[in-house]
Amino acid sequence: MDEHSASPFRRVWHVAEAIPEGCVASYSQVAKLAGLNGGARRVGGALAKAPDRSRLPWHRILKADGKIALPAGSAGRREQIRRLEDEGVLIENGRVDMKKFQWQPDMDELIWGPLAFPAFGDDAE
DNA sequence: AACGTGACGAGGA
DNA sequence: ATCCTCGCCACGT
Repeated sequence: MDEHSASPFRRVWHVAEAIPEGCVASYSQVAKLAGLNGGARRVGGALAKAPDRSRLPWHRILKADGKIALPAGSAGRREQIRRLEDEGVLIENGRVDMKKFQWQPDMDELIWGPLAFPAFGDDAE
């Protein structure tokens, strides 16, 4: 049904899909939009368990300070950096300037966007 | 049931 | 800027 009845994981995936290309969001930001207040730590787990990670823009989600959460040297981290650079997000020393790249949905998007009416922007329930 | 853990975050030293 | 401590909360032991 709608995202309120959907599982927390589904809601997280849905929010992730709403992050525009070339933009990033913080774990806490995604958690809040997904209705998981104080659940920033849950977001990572949800992304990792996504059925199709190749199609989910999990790479656009970073720590609040702009740092990449995945551990240095890990394959996932390299993949994330590659994906971000591919869409024009600048990364210096594993850090992204949130001032410039953080996604900030406007009112219209919050009220009328896919987050508000998932059935319109996604495979309708 | 207590305890440790983690793709987090804010605040203080 | 870096490190540490706590708060957070779902999960697995």
